[in-house]
Amino acid sequence: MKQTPLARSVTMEDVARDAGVSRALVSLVMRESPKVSPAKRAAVLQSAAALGYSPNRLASRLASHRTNTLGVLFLDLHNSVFADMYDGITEGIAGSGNQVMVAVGSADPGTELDALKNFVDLRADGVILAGYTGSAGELEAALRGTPAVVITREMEVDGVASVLTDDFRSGVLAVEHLHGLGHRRIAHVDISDWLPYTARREGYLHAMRQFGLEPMLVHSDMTERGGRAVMEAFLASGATLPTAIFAHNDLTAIGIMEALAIRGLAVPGDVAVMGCDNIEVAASPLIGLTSIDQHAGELGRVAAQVMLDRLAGSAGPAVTRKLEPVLMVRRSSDPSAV
Amino acid sequence: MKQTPLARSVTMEDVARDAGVSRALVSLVMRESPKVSPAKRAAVLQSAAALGYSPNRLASRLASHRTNTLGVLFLDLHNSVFADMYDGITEGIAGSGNQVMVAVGSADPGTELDALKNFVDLRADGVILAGYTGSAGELEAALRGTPAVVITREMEVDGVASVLTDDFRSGVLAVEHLHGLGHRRIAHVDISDWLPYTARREGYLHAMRQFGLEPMLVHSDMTERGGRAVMEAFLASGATLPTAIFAHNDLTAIGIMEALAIRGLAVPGDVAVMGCDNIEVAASPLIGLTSIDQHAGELGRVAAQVMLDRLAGSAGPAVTRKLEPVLMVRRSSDPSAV
DNA sequence: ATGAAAGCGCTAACAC
DNA sequence: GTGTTAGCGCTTTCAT
Repeated sequence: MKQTPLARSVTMEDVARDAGVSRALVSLVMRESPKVSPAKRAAVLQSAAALGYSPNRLASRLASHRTNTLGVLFLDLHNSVFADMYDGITEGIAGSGNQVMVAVGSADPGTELDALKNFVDLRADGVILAGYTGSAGELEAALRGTPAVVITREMEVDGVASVLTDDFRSGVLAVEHLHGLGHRRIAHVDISDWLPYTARREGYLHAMRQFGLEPMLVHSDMTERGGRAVMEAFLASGATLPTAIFAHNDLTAIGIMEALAIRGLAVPGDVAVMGCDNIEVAASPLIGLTSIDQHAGELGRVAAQVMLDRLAGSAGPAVTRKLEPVLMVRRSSDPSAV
Repeated sequence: MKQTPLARSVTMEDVARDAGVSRALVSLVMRESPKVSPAKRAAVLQSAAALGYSPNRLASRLASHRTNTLGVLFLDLHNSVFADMYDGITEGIAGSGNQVMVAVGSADPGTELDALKNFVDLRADGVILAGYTGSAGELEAALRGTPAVVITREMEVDGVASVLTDDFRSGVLAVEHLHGLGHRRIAHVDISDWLPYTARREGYLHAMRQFGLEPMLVHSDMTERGGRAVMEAFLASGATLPTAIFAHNDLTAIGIMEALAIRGLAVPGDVAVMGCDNIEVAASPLIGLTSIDQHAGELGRVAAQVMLDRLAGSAGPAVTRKLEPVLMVRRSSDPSAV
């Protein structure tokens, strides 16, 4: 019974013949068209089931010129902030008749662009990029006119909308919070220079300047492991510790807390720590990490909405939606916090 | 210059005309065929770039009858064990010329099957299911012969391979560990009855029986929130606490630890806790959760390998690869652990 | 090495 | 309602 793999599959033609109708009619039935007689519909469905027919969506998409599919590209599956965004996106497109296909960029310049091009080559109706790290030029070239919305970053590209939380403001909020707690030696662990996400750092620098404080910057890579490594190196260096550290994101902050914990240093007693994103684990009573809520779920929802509006033509050019970050105070900076 | 969206895109025909060659030749150039003269190749590439040509992969896949694409379905993006599997899968297919397209099932019976059918309808060469929760029958029907490998579960379906860690053994390991630590009142927080993942529970029950201990079972839903809710409810009930709890997975275990922490109960002092999966955060010094390593990355790698072998035809029927779980002792069960 | 012709499996008018 | 006729944009023999 077992056919050799890739044996010619059952086509609409086969179903049509079996049901004694035309191919077009089968097509209508498959697309649940209302203008098909119940009798014929039943016959077609019956034949399709009997023959084990599986519609070839490559063919239907090619012929119909639309895919009803949104490509969604994530930077990193290990950061749950993207899981939150995913949830928001699916909520946002629910009931729109669209579906998503997701890919992961992995912060690798090549992988990211390949995935993006793949979406375009597969003719996704639109693309949502959650954490794009490439350049505006590459993005524009890869898109070739495909509508796109970038989450967490402001892009000055034609036809590309941006949905993000005010990162500069987040940096300011962080410093204001720590300064208000009495800290003066406030360090910032940010990310590699080549990455385009610099606004949090800018905000930090701006606020430090405002307060007349000396900035302390260290680079890391947005991961837990990276944050931990950076803090371990710092501790090993014997340099004077800051009294507070603001990390680029929660993962990094957690890594920092780990390094401190291993060294037997108290948080916030010896060093206060805070992150940014407000991922699920930051709120855990076991961690209690002060953070800045980026509203990841909402970002996803809004991004989806912006995309749908754009596809419906009811949107002008290059929208930018910016949400207000919200400080979430927890034990890692303030012992009196819940 | 800007065309209206969805304007007829540049086709191979256009490029061919512009370059003064045949469509077939352009096709060869696009597929990097060696048998094209350098001159013509340059001309084609030049025209393609000038016209902003973007190959339509729907068409090429339709015509060539292969997609070189593996569909990967994940149960839950919030559980980082799937991120680990994803990494393993990409490692596994690296260099094979294949790519992945991912979808998320969300433990919803419908969503999961839709995503799966979509892979099939899009003619993925194969499908990898990480955390499939549906029935064998539905799986077989949806696949329609598409090769598949299921991770974390043993499936008795024709043409479907299984790659998993011995869950029964994991359950036994957990009980043995806790029993060895002197615990006798050992509870197990497992998952909903309708879910197909019962082997860990079976292992737990078996081992409890072996030791002549009374099993204590509570259902939850595999999430942190769920574990926390269940534990809070239990605490509120005033029932006598077990001295140790083995949770179905790490997320659940962490939720349990949170509920205990909020209640001011010490882990493992008042209650020892352990999970299963050994996700990244379990190993964090901030959490120190005893767990059972499922080798998620390895599972992904092996699954990819099995899939590739299958596609290359070098594999027999229905392989099952089962890995040995490994106990990772940490503070949540043993204070003397690192 | 290159071109011509015949599909791939479906949808989209347009007739009837 | 249902069938007919053209494609969609590409890959594939098969010539040359």
